[in-house]
Amino acid sequence: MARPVRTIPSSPSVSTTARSLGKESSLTLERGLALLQAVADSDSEAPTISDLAATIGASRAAVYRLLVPLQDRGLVRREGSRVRLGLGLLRLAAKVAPQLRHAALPALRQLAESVGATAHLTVADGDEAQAIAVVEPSWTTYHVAYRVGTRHSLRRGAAGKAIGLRAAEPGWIGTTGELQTGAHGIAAPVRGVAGLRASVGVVTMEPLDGNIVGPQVITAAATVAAALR
Amino acid sequence: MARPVRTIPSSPSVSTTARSLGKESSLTLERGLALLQAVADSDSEAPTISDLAATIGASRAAVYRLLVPLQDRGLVRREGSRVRLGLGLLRLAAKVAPQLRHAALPALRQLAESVGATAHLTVADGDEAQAIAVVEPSWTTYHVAYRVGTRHSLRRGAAGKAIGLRAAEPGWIGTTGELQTGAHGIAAPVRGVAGLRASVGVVTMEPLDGNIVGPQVITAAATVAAALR
DNA sequence: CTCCGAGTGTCCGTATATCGGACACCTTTG
DNA sequence: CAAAGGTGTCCGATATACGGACACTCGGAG
Repeated sequence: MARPVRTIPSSPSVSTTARSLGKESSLTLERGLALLQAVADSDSEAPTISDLAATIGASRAAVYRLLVPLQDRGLVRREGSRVRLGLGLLRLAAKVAPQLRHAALPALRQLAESVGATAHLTVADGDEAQAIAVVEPSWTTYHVAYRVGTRHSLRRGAAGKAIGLRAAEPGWIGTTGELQTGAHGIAAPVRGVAGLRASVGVVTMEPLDGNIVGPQVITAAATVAAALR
Repeated sequence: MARPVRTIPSSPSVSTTARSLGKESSLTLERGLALLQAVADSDSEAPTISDLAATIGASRAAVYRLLVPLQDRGLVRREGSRVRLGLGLLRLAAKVAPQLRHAALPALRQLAESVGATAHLTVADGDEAQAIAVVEPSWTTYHVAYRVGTRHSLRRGAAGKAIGLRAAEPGWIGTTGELQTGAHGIAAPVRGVAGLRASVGVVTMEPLDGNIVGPQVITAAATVAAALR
């Protein structure tokens, strides 16, 4: 099996300056991203270059250097002597939903097939909910068709209400006819993924037994959460 | 006044390695962002680390180093041996709209006051339009109230239709009652800002004379475009 | 069973890209 | 008009990032 001889680095590497970081990383990129974050975090106020230098703890000269690539890619924009977020971020963010889709599909497929109902992943955007991924069961005669991209209030429908569920409350919620007369929904929040307010659920044309389907939906939500961890 | 003596850099700087880039910049950050972009650009497929190294033209070791900060900030996420966009991007993108607002407000204020009508900036998100900034005139007895965050189809209303106007077509478009019975709108596209599909317009309760208001709206749209340049 | 190719992850010495202090300048404010 | 606070740029020193080389794993193909 080839033992890990490894040539023995003898001493824990004291080559030049004692490699402070255990994990090898990139300081410059780290600072660049800190800079971007600093610009984002300054809502309402007005972040000047000197401000930013102070915030990320680097020299002004460094900020100038770092701004160039950020500006070139439109992640940041200079407005006089102030720095603002740029539209490049929108372009990038637009591509995250499709990739999120891919990650969630397996769990949704599994849920759709086992319940025999259309399954969906819905994320919060502001105070609205948007369907990001939808999977229809393959073996049913009839099922509900549900379009990706659909939006509705966070306060309506199982998908929307589930997103608002606190940790103390039950793990799933069911509604009937809130978004569409005759439609029944059960959904559970996707928990434990930083920066994501979302839910996983199913929609049917006939009433669902929450005691059966509820746990399945919760499991699917947990699986999606794990995939995004 | 201190004349620009400048100490004369004598030769165009040939210190060590002929400073290839005229502008001082940050190669590492540039690569890091190229990496992020590369991840974003790989829709549907599956970008592996070696792929990414090839795409951005760097060694695999470099990609490993660069991934650390990107991953720490949630801009990127590792899925087995594949790399996907992370949810941190959504958090960042959420902060761009407010900052966009600030940039557009002066032009909208000017437009609202001069026309005496509620002015708005509307951006496209997918195939829907969303109101990002709204300014109501200060001197009118009545005016239309319009809520920031409102969404509607890109195919309806002056604000939506204007976004789709091609360069060959007229610079503004007017509609009546498409979003709200009794409401009249005139809007013009914001042109020449990369990554932004948006329009600027006004809404009133009485018919508007396009020959008068049209040019004003076009001017406002151009001003907004310039502010975002 | 073994070879091969294509992956990942990590180490190291080297050289290069980044660092930050210092400078020149410009506007605003007391 | 001096002081304060800003921007933008230069430079030599050195910390930082570079990429080749290594150790390893996995999955066919021969």
